[in-house]
Amino acid sequence: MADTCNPSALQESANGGRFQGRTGAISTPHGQIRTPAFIAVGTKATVKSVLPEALKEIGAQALLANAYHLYLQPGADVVDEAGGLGRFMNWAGPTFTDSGGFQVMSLGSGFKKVINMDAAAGANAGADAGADDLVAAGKERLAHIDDDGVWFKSHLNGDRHRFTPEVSMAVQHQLGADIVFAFDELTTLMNSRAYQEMSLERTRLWAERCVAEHFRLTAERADKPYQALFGVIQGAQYEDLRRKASRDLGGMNFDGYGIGGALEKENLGTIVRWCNEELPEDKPRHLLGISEPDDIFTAIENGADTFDCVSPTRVARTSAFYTPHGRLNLSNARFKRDFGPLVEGCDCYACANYSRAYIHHLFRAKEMVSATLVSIHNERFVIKMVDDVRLAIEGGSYFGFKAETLGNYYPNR
RNA sequence: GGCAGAUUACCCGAGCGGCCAAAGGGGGCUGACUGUAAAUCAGCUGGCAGUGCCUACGGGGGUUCGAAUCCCUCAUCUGCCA
Repeated sequence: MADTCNPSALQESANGGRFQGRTGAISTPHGQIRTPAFIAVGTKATVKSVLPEALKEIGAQALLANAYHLYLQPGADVVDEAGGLGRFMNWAGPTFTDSGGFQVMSLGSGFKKVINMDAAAGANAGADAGADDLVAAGKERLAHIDDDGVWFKSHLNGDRHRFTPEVSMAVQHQLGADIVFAFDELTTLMNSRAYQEMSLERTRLWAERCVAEHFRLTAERADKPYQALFGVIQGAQYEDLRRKASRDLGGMNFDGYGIGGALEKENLGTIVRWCNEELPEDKPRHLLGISEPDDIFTAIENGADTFDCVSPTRVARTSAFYTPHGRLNLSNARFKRDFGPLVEGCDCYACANYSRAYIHHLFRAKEMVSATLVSIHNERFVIKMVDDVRLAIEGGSYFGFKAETLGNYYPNR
């Protein structure tokens, strides 16, 4: 990935607007999150292959799970009965849940790889972009969206389910995370401008319904800890749409905001800035789904407070590990006799106790602990980087720290 | 001792006169993964080299314009009968 990046991207984010990086804290019933912060993803109430104790040890401040997945399995009522997400999964700190909006897109257009994007965009002026690709690939759509909500087919067993803003709120109240997200529609780069406008209006109306239902449920479940509701800003790559969405939702009674959408790397910073220039300054902003080092800096200096991403654990499971000098693939033959730690000087459990050669062997032997050790390391790497950014902002050394960190990480840019 | 059947690239395994440097797995090598249908997916995998050459289907020898494929022989293994 590093070698395909446009070198000008870094320049642009630095010069694209005034520095909006900030530090702060988000208070929740389960503790405070010092921002900027990276939120580890544990979709199904577990950060894949990593125990909560290990997450705590590496400085994870909060975890983000997914309403759709937990609704299907084991069922939001089960989590509710267990005492809420945190208690269920043995995580005492703050928690987030995503609304299931992302799954509308991922299950609906089967987007794994957007194959044949041009053809889809051309042949399909908007309404259902992606469907043709699915048919061509012989795949079934698992989600169908309408103005009121979404019909899902469970990816687990094919059962039909209905998600609406109200259902998502009900599910997320049962899950009981400290911060929950409004139910939104995430469009893709294949959608036409006309579709983006239509979708954005749908997401706006859904946001209103989410707020209303959230307040109703909050009153109804007054014995439960307070849950904060974040609205999600869409609008794809269009400045007017992003600004409009931010103003619209900014005027609603949300506790914070998520910035969503399938963002292109090149304009990520610009888009985040558009949104944050319109959003209320005193409320937290969460950028959904990013964790590459350059993206982290870009997001923070354009005003994002928190982010989450599956990447650190996902790539760990297939043997990629982060180093200050870029991402490496530990299953490469050259690590077979490399008895040093993943990263010299790293304070994580994996680096303190194991060698590259050993973990390389675990991957070759398909031993499960390989994923655990590298996931711990990768999570620690990203968490620490964001923590260091926070310290740099507070210490007034942000730009120097950024230049050094990214210069090391992307030496070929 | 007799009869029958095997022997294919790193491994397993298809092919049974030309379209075979040889299907398909595994393994190996490399790459991709950004609100997790992901412990997943993709490419490459005899050697040199510009549609060519060399080395390869247990060893050796034949038949044929041409053989991994047919014949002879040797070796090893597997059944069955003594």
